[in-house]
Amino acid sequence: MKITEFKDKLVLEQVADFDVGQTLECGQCFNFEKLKENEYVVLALGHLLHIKQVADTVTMFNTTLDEYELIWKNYFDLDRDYGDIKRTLKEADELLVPAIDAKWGVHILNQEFSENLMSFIISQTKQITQIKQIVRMISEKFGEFAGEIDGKKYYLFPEISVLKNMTQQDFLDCKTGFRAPYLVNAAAFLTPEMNGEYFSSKTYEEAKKELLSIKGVGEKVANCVLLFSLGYRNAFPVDVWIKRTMEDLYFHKDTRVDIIQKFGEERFGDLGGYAQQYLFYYGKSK
DNA sequence: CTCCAGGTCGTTG
DNA sequence: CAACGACATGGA
Repeated sequence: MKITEFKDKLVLEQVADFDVGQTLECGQCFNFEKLKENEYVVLALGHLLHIKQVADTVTMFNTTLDEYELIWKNYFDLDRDYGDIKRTLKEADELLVPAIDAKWGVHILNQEFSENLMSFIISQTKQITQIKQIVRMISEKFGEFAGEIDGKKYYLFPEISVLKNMTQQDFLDCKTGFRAPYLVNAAAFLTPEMNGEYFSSKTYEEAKKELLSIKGVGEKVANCVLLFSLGYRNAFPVDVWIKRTMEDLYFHKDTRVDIIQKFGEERFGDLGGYAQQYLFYYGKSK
């Protein structure tokens, strides 16, 4: 990969195994907006990014090499060899080949913990378009202004200190419905020093146990957070789509989610999170 | 109009 | 334990 810094943008050439659209649209994050084909506005980690991809060239507007090194390289997980991950998974399990080939450009993002936790509590029995609407509304009403692109204003997801001051009614006003008390619980659980580092010394089991102590966070949400913001790439969240897709591919009958989860963890091991995301996105797109 | 959405909780067999 | 309904809202 070759990186060139211009006055107002950063250009990454020969980017392998990465597609901005697939990575953002695969259902792991919600605070972004599509402008055109493979061109997006992304709000993450306290920053706003205008990003565009054509073939294997990625352009990041209004950013610098410093900000890239500090924020976006890690956020988009661009230092990791996805070619190697995909090869290993495909060799281990030929049933994954169609999913990986179809969703070849997905990267697992490294998101901010508090936003990711709140977003996936919101996600329960909601369609992705609705989750995005709710996250957007919370950001516009309670988050900080992040910048303007093409005359449109964008807002960050609220910081922990703001979330902790939000009432159940505040969350209800943002159409979160029966999840509102869960969100209040989760905000109360958060502390300002709870970033990724807070969990980095913990094992997967320890971190999961702590997340499950929040009323409103179950196995599925906990595993999403462990995977998408805490770096536990062995986490294997099982939702309705993974259930359907894996019943179809592996079980050929109605199967309980806890059995599917255990199966996924044992079959894919440290690469479980990647396998899950290829299968989820592939199964949902069919 | 009916069905269902990246679930979780409390209750009931 | 395992199964089941309630929960709030709105897209398809």
